[in-house]
Amino acid sequence: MSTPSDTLHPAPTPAHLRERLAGAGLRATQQRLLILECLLVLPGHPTAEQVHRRAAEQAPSLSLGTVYKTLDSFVAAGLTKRVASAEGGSRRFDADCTEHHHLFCTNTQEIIDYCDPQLDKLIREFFATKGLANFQPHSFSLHITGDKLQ
Amino acid sequence: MSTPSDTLHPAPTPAHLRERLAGAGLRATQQRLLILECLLVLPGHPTAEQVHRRAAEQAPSLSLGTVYKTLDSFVAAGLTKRVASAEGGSRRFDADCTEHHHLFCTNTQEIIDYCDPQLDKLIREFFATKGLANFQPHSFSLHITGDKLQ
DNA sequence: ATTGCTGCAAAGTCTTTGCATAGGA
DNA sequence: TCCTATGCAAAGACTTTGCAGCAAT
Repeated sequence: MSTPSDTLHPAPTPAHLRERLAGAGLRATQQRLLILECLLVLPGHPTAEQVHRRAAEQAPSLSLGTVYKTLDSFVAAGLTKRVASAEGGSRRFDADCTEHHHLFCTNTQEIIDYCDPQLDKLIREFFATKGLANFQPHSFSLHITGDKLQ
Repeated sequence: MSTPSDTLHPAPTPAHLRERLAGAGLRATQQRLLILECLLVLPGHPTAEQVHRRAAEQAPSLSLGTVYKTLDSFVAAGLTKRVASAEGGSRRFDADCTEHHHLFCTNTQEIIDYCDPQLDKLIREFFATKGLANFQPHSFSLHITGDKLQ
């Protein structure tokens, strides 16, 4: 299992943040640097509101509208993904754009990342062999619903 | 692949609808019978709005609020599921509560059902062997993103 | 100097709620 | 009859938009 999703992730360096924005072709504004940092640091796939709450600690003038616009531009640039969820509420974002799967905890509503190259291989091979009628698959994401233990 | 999702499904009989509601412990009101029928008949996992639009053809006085309340009670009773989607927009519903997977078409935004017992078996066996740290899985749903051909 | 981003506030979309009335068991 | 579901309309939650001023390249 990848990074645990109930603790803060290690803070990325400013240089790393700039690099990531540049790589996506986005201007490195103060707000974007901060928002990206919050997104990387916050556990459990945060909402725009949660990103704003945390970012506003350092930049109280940052508006929620800007957070929405910024997250949208991150998604458009492929820097961030939106997380699929059957529950209502706000949309949630994921700074990890590598292909991975999600564990949905029925009790806590957490969405936990799950990486497993072996599983990826199994799925890709299954569809390579079997194929899909009239459909060209690009990516696979397994949603595993259940309960976190302990 | 299961029932195609771009054409109407065959209409269920009134008796079948009553039975389904009774099985879920829900009163068989005119509105519920109609809403359930629309849900079963409409392709591609409709929104509350779409269910209302279709149902209102037969019962113009049916309100959108009632459709929302009814769909919520269907979900609570296990008669219907909400569909997970990373796209924004309205929540979408699925009358098929058996375990199955979804194809997400990037172009048309359609969500197409995909059933494959062989795939189910493959996934279940993978996790039976491998296990998940601190997590008890209940169900698996594979999200396949890609493009519908032709 | 340009170009695009930000902040603000207003508007928009989707969903929920409260309550009086109607309808099913 | 009793109790829940419905319809209506208002409120609520979440998100988007327009525009003037500002910051990054």
